Amino acid sequence: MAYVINYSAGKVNPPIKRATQGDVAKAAGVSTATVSRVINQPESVRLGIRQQVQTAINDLNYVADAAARALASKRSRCIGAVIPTFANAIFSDGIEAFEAELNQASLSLMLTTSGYNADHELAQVRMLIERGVDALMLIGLSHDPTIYTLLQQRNIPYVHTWAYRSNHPHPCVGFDNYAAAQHLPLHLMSQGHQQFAIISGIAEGNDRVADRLRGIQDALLSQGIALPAHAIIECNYQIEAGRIACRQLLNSPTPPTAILCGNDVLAAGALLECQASGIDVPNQVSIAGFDDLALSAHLTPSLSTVHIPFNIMGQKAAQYLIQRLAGATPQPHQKVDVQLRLRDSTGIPSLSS
Amino acid sequence: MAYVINYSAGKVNPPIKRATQGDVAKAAGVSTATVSRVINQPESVRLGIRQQVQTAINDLNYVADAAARALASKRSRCIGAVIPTFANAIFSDGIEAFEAELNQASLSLMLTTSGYNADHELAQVRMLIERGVDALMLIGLSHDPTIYTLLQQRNIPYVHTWAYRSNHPHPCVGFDNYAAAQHLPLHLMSQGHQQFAIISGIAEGNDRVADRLRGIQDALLSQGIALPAHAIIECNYQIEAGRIACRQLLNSPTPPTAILCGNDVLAAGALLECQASGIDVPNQVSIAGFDDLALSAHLTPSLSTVHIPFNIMGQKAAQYLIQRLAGATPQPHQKVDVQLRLRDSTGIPSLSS
DNA sequence: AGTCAATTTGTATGCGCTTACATTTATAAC
DNA sequence: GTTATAAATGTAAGCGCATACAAATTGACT
Repeated sequence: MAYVINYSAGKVNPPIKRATQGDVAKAAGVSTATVSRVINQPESVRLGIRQQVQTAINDLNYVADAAARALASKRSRCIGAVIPTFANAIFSDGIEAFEAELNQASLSLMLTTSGYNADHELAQVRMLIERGVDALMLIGLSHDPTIYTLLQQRNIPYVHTWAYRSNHPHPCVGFDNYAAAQHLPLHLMSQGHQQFAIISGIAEGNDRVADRLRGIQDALLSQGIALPAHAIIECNYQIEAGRIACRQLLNSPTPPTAILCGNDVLAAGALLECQASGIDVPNQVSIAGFDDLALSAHLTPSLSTVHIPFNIMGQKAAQYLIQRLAGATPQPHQKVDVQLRLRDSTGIPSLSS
Repeated sequence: MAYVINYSAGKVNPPIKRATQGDVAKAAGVSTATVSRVINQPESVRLGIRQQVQTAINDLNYVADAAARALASKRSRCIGAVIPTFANAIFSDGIEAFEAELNQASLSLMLTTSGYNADHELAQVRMLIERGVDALMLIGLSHDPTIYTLLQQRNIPYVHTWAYRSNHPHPCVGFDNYAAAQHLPLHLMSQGHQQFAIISGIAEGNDRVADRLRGIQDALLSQGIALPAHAIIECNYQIEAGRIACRQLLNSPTPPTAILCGNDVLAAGALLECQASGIDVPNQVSIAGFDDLALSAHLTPSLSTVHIPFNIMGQKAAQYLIQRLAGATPQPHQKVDVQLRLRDSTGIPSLSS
């Protein structure tokens, strides 16, 4: 029995020896220090020489070795980020803007996920720090304290986003989940709604969800409405979960005239459940979301929700880190403003109840 | 006018001097080479010594410097990936699985986006290569040839995914877009449909879209159905675009009894448009998607589509690269199987036409 | 032309690690 | 107990760059 061994494995293309800084220096007739300078601080090199070096760089197709640069300069030019998940497109816009802004500053993004798990997040942060990231971005405000110890020991700038609190002990660039979550309940009460229910994400260990939930509850309380426990359902950010929760709420002895959801995915689930079971939205029940995902405007009826400028937020978060790396001291607490988007899934309560 | 200068900017936490390999060596009474070995090939160090070193590592809280490791070993342990976009959750599952698998092998992911633009993609690949990634993942099969030159010059392993062709000149781990796209047209023809229309992504410069489109067309042709140009609409992967396209198709003099979409986002748009304008799906028109996004099963009616095991695909793509880096020569063409998911958005054609 | 300061360039060290090679120590065979 | 062989450890040379410092060049002004 004969095996065909591919002796060329991994050696198909004889590794071409890359030009080094020294090669460029020789070709341009200067020292390596000068080559380094035309790369890192071109203005400090006289024009003529600078051009010679540039020509040599182009001729030799020289590309600086990132590892060597990092070792010598103690800067990796990589920024780390840990998001809960790639799913749901919840983080898409924000991260895309964040990455784009980093690219502008020729910084690269190292992205990992925590799966909404604090231990896993800590592990990922550890990994990113070991990788030598120059700065770190974290979603939300509540994290394992060890993370801050690690970060501060090494003097690594970091920022929280997707949330904002003016008095938070750590820098954050985002929106006030608590306040933002109040817009829709307040609006709906002004429309005459009195029977509410909430479909929330799982608040345990998730400050954004918790803040939104508190925001809604406090808004209701401000008008004297206290929700019983059975009118609040917590579940994962999944359409399916939203459907199930909605069904359960509508089957209760005193069904709500308005369901406030902590997220558009849940609201979409609720809406689709109503659709599937022939319940008229908003005439039988109003449904409100949060996040304003791309889908939300196109559901039937279109979803009333709170629009978050995720792209601006991502951009600002990146800018914050970039400025910190440049030695500046930007405002450590930056708020982006959300916007109430009233659409067709909410209306005045029906009289029949 | 006085300015309050924050002299402590960036110096709040006096950068603690990290323990180096030498420190560990000294503490454990061994040479740095041995420390390096217990980190990189523990089995080659006798148990007693290994434990001493481990203790020293823990005591000193030692963490190896990634840049120095990369410089000395010529391995960054970073893998690069360029995806078209973060939006739409189209790439979420696949990337999440890809990243998870890399993590298993203590490799980090460096993720960037191309915005569906070939030039931008090339630029991103350049950046990733300069960053020193050990391997690269690219979406789809058609890319700027320069990319391959760069990759092969430096002998960097790479893999394509989200697509598969048995005879493709480059390694690919994915599914056959052409074949997969034929399932639904064939099914619908077997149900008696004869009037078709297509809502496709923009095929120009996108092999996956082009393959799906050809697949659908060829499937129809196999039963003698040739679609006129006006029955094929190309647009961006956006719900809004799907809605507009759907409206246009249904308003044509000879409206289709079935609309085949190149993607679930477009199909969702089409479905929602029908919903919004009171058109009965599937009785007046059948709508078919592709991708089986999380949303699709929950639309009303639920969307008939083609399920792609994105997680398995992402995992396999990562495994391919991991094996290549380990010096192995894995199968360069790996196919994952798709699955037809017949749901409620398709049915037999109405007789009224 | 001569002096001094400002600017530009070169020299040479070392960032913290891996690894080829030399040396030592353990293991096996006799 | 030798000797031959294998396994474990140490030695020391860089990896390719940035940068402190020294040296050389330039320019302004007498």
